Amino acid sequence: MPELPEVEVVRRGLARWVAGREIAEVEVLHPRAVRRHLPGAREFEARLSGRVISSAERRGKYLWLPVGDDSSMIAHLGMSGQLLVVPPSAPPERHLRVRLSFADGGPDLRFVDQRTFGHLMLADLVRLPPARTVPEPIWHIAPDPLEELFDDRLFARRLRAKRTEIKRALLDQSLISGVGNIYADEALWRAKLHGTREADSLTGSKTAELLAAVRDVMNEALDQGGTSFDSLYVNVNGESGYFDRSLAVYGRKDLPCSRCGTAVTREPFMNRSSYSCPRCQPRPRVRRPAGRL
DNA sequence: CCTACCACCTGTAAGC
DNA sequence: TGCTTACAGGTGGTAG
Repeated sequence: MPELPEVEVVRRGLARWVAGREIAEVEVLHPRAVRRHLPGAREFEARLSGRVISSAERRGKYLWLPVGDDSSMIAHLGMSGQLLVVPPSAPPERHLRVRLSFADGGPDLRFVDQRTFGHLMLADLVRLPPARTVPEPIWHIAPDPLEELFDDRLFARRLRAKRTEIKRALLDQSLISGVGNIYADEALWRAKLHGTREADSLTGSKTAELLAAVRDVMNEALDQGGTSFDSLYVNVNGESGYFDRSLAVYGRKDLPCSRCGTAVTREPFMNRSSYSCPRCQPRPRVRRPAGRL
């Protein structure tokens, strides 16, 4: 579901509404929500109670709330997860999985997740060079393109070393984080690249153009409060963003490309879809078989 | 080592 | 109306 812009919208809400508050009580209502927290649900509840949330952090699609010492609560929204700030008196949501109440008696923080692909867990922070502290379970996630320390040249080098298609590479969270199916398609359209183009066939300048397109589309989406097609993708107050109105190709099968008017096509991709303009983003010639010089 | 693919879930919409 | 199928914003584990 939510990609970097939607997750960042949630992070901002958490920074505003829960940072600085002391957790009173934690209730895990569905075991799958904390399945990656190996010590178990009861330990998760006990260890968070009484802790003070100091801030709200994000890398790519991962969020975390540092709580005292060197640990933090990690949250990943998966395909349908929501973190909502609601009054304690509000009736339980249909897919409420975890509820955190606060010592100040103010609004709860609730983790609601229809498909249960999302999860929460507690983990220790590790210091990674150069100068970024992230929770240990997500050390393998690459910096995201809106982070200060994202290394454009390193990204270009690693991207062009890959023996795979460009869209697969964009979705590889250990290469560049935060990009999902929507923004991959939108960035490829902006850069006039077909997703099946081999990553190692891109020139340095085309790589830079693609990275700029990723940043542009994400920043524009952020300005609109993110993308939501339905009530599944919302900020902490349950409100949807408006970027779906600005999408050029994603979800626009048979509608005209806003650049050339050609009908957008949809192709199956990994049990999902890829959308592109057949004229602006011509499918590359089939590549020579690998190996053999 | 690297890349490709599927399982993990619930809900909605479309097709018959 | 009801049944079946396709599809939905992600990713960890594992087969090759």
